[in-house]
Amino acid sequence: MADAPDDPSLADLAAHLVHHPSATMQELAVAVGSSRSTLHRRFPRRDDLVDAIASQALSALERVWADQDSNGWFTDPSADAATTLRGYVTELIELGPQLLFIVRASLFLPETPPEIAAMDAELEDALRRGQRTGALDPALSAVWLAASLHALVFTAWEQVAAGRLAPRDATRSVITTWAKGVTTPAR
Amino acid sequence: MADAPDDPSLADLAAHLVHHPSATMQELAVAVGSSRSTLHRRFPRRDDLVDAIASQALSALERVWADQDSNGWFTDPSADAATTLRGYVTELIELGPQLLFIVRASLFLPETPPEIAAMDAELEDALRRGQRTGALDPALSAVWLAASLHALVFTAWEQVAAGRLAPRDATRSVITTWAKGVTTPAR
DNA sequence: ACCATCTGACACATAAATGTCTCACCTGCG
DNA sequence: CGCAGGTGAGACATTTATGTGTCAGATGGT
Repeated sequence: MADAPDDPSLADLAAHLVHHPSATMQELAVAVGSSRSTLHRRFPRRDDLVDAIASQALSALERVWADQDSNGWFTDPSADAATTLRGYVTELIELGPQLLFIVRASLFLPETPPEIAAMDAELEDALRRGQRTGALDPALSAVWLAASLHALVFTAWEQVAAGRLAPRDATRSVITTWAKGVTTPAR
Repeated sequence: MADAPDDPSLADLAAHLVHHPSATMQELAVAVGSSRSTLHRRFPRRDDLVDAIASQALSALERVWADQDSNGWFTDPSADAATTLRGYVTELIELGPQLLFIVRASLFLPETPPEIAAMDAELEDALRRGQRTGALDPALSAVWLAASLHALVFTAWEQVAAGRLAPRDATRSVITTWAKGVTTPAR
């Protein structure tokens, strides 16, 4: 299992593969401090490795989504968007490379997993409810609201990974930018 | 040249390569309605093709940046961020796959072109000026301001390309989300 | 009608990556 | 100490992709 000594970490493999989709098995092995023999012993084919990474990333994302009470989002008309989504954003950012792997799944997988489509649909439904309660701007599409939120989350993670954004500032930057925008309110 | 009959379009090649970084020369040829023979005749090596795409994308991006008067951005204290950046955002979105190619350059090129770093630095300088004039939120870093703006631009383009966002709504969605956020102002 | 030029299919040589297997060595446990 | 189990280096076979060249056919210009 992943916690076996010297067992190549799927998360580390994901991290490397996301930035180097064409990396060879040899390069992947080196990147995770292992050997090609060990990788092949664990994953007889390169596709087996990619599938394993995708499965683990998908499970992680499903756990994050299951943690949210998205059916309850924006049912209280006074609910504040920033407060409502802060936990979700924080947990997404903490997924790190696995999140990016799912987002860039089209680079690795022939089909986008239906579970992803289902979660996206649920998120969009919740955001539409927010638009109806007046918490979210009804002039923007729910598809855009969801896509823009995820875009900012992914960018925050990339900035953190590159050392250009402090981890403790990540959630605040995403939430502030998405909810309030980056301009200062007119006086 | 690129306008010769049946000449494989670098923009089309870029569009395919961005979503399929590991595509073979054969797959690329099919994707642009040509043949592997013709591709090899134009680009003796795969790296020649990638370099040509990168060069053209970089030129396109430099033209967009040259079009902006970024040194003049936010020098007028009353300048509105949305108005200031609308042209830039519109032109970026119109770059389409070439923009995405530059953004995902790390997938294809060994080094990020210094021209890109220079443009990013100029953009960040302009955004810091906006923070000093009070137009932009000083609690967020200029690096984040630039990264978040580009993230929304890229996402808008992806949504347009996927048919999930009307082209005419792209600039407005980006500008509104980035400048004002997606929540409706408190009454 | 002829010719120059280009394309795409195909064959072939070369290079690169994958997949399989062996073996010496290391580690941890009894 | 001996043994079971795992690792990593390396060799080798296979597969895949690249790179090169040829040729029939198409196209456009004269």
